Amino acid sequence: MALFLSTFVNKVDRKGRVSVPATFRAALGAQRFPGIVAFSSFKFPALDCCGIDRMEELSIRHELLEQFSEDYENLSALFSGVHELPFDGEGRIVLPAHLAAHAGITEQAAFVGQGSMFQIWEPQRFEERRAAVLERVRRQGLKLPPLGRGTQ
Amino acid sequence: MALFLSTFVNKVDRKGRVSVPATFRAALGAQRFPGIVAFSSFKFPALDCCGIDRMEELSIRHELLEQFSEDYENLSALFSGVHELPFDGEGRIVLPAHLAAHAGITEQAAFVGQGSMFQIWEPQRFEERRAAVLERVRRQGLKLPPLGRGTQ
DNA sequence: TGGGTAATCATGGTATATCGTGGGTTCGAG
DNA sequence: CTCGAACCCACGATATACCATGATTACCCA
Repeated sequence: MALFLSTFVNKVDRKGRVSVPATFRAALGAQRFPGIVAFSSFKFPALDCCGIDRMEELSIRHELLEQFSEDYENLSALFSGVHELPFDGEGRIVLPAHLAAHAGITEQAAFVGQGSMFQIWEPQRFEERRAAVLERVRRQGLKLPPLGRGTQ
Repeated sequence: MALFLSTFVNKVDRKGRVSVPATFRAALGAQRFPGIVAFSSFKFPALDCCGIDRMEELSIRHELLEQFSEDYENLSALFSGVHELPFDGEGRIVLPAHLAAHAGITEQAAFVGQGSMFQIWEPQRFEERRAAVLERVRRQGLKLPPLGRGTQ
């Protein structure tokens, strides 16, 4: 199981290429598709990312849903917005202009571990977001579901 | 396992030809019939598409249904509306006039990944549809009943 | 423990191949 | 004989593969 931790800021070159942190590449392991899968976050100015494995799993679940249901269509919309970003020989990806725009990324990209997935942010925006969340945690504390009966 | 992701807009030339995105062709792999299978969507002004494999699988399931039942007849109706669209040497298909009309396609065609299948839309119409679904997702959140992917 | 060495990783540039697109031509059907 | 559809060939743009370099890190040995 892939586990993405920590945050790494890398440079985006003039061709839109950016190195995926080596530890993230290692976490992805050897999958059918050598690269990452990315889509605009519905909630943040950021990109949600994972390996193709997760998409295949999602596709299977998708087919189990009732056709024409809202959940089914929502997931269909997700598939249509997903981008497959292959690694080049050096472990870099090319950020499509549309995705970079959604995240406001120009010079640098922050790779943010999120456990089973990771996100890509514009570093400055992420820092602000992070500070805000930390503040909330300080006020409210951190609640965790008990172990043993998954979070599903 | 075929997995169709992302959205690609290609041009329809004056002969009615349009390139199927290379990644989709790759996802189809080498099947008995080199091309795609398309039929008018029941719900949208779009075309539902897949490889011949899926139709064969559907046919098997068709046989398992009780003959003369409504479900059986519904599926029969689907088969009768299916078009086999072979690739030319460059990976293009010719959109039959009737199908193009149903989707309102003239100049351009949007190939929309839907996981195990894909759709073909008139780009402008798809954009509107996409915006509507996205809005709904933002309001309601994305529920994946069986899987539950995090906080999104 | 400290220095030296080797490996890994991020980054930059160039060359090549792929892909989408357009047009011509031949074959077959009516 | 005529029309339409499928096949073949050509081309430009773009994205991908390949190669090179500097810097940092990890490792090893003294």
